Amino acid sequence: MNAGSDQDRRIRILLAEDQAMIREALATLLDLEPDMRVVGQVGRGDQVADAVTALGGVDVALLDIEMPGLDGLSAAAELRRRHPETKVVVLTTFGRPGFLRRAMEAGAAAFMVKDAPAARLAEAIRRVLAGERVIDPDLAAAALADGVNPLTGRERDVLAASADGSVNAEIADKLCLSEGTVRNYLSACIQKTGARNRAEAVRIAQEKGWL
Amino acid sequence: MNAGSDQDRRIRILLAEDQAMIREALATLLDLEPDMRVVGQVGRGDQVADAVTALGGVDVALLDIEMPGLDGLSAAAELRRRHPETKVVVLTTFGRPGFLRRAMEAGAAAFMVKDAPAARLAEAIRRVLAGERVIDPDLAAAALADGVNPLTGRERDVLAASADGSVNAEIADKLCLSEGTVRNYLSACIQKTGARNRAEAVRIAQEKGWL
DNA sequence: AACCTCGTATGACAACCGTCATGCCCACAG
DNA sequence: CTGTGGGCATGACGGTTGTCATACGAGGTT
Repeated sequence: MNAGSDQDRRIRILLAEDQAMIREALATLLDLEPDMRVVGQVGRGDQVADAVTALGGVDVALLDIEMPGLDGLSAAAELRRRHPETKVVVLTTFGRPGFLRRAMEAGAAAFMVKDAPAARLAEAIRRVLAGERVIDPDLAAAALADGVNPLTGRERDVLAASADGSVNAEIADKLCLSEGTVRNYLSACIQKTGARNRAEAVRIAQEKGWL
Repeated sequence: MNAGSDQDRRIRILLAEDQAMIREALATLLDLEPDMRVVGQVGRGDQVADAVTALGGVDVALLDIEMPGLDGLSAAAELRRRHPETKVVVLTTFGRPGFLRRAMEAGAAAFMVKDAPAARLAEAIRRVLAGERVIDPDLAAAALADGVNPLTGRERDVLAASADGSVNAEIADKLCLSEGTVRNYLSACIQKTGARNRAEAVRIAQEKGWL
């Protein structure tokens, strides 16, 4: 198993992805590259930074966004604090402009979507190690075109709390607000997203990665 | 590429999955098994049956549920009609009881969730070829416990049409119904799901795989 | 100091939504 | 041939939601 022994010069990779089958398949794929080696795998975002510490550092952390415990973007931010030398590649199912923006803010060096060809993944890892940043041009354009998240912090809170179908009274309760205030915030969210009701506002905000 | 030549006895597999990176990674994984060979890959549900025809038949079709064009469950049903000898393995991100139920109705021989260990996939394929059915026991129990979909066909239509945040008038328009009828159906959906409004009804129905 | 944005709140009004009773037609099972 | 269940419709009622005007304090900018 430890073929390269103490002189192994391959790129050391930590893989974080919650779906075991996908995680193992990606690990197999990367291990087939002659210059790469997956030295650790985790299935939760909150295990990322600890795993890097336990491994004595890695060259690249490949992080899925959709993970239990801590999402990949927050995990990237934590990693940046605790292991600033580690390069972060964010991998996601959904190419949402807001996700790209947040990934960049969290210090990610690359942003990949899962429907890109597999060969691009290894390529991105090599380019990141060479100091480049790797971002899908279409996605970058979309992120710029969409502009910044127009929702204020509190508006996001209220909209997110409404996403599961809670009624005003419950949202007010959860966030310790008056019911009228909840209505005001939701009204603002609806106008800013251009929606016609809270449900559509939730959908639009999620599509753009604003929640 | 054609290592086994005309005497190849390996299991011939068609892989249908929309995310190219995942699809290629799974293909790599399965091709590493000495007795398996991925002979075709497609990224859309509506290409499944045609691909099997073009390949002159396959032993196993591995179908993701979440696909553009035609979802994996409908693709499985089409495959059953056009190539009844092909074994179908359904693979999905979401282990929803309703999905399992529909997969079985569509004639699937196995139902796998993507967070199972990768080794189980190859194992499932071999067992399916041996004539077994392979289903996660937890999921089977959940499917039985949940009972059948209580929504009538039209109730499903209306609830599905409301999922994107459309208002009653739009739903009525889309389905050529009166606005009052839309309200009646949605009211029924809300009661049958035990929800407090349409948004929650949509969430619950989706969780159970009723849409 | 004047101004802006954000968070919070209230009250009023109109529009929309959820419920219920009731009716009709059609198909299918008993 | 008489229930029973699904599909469709109307009307009425009360509750929820969306909008708007207005207000106040805290924090930051000009």
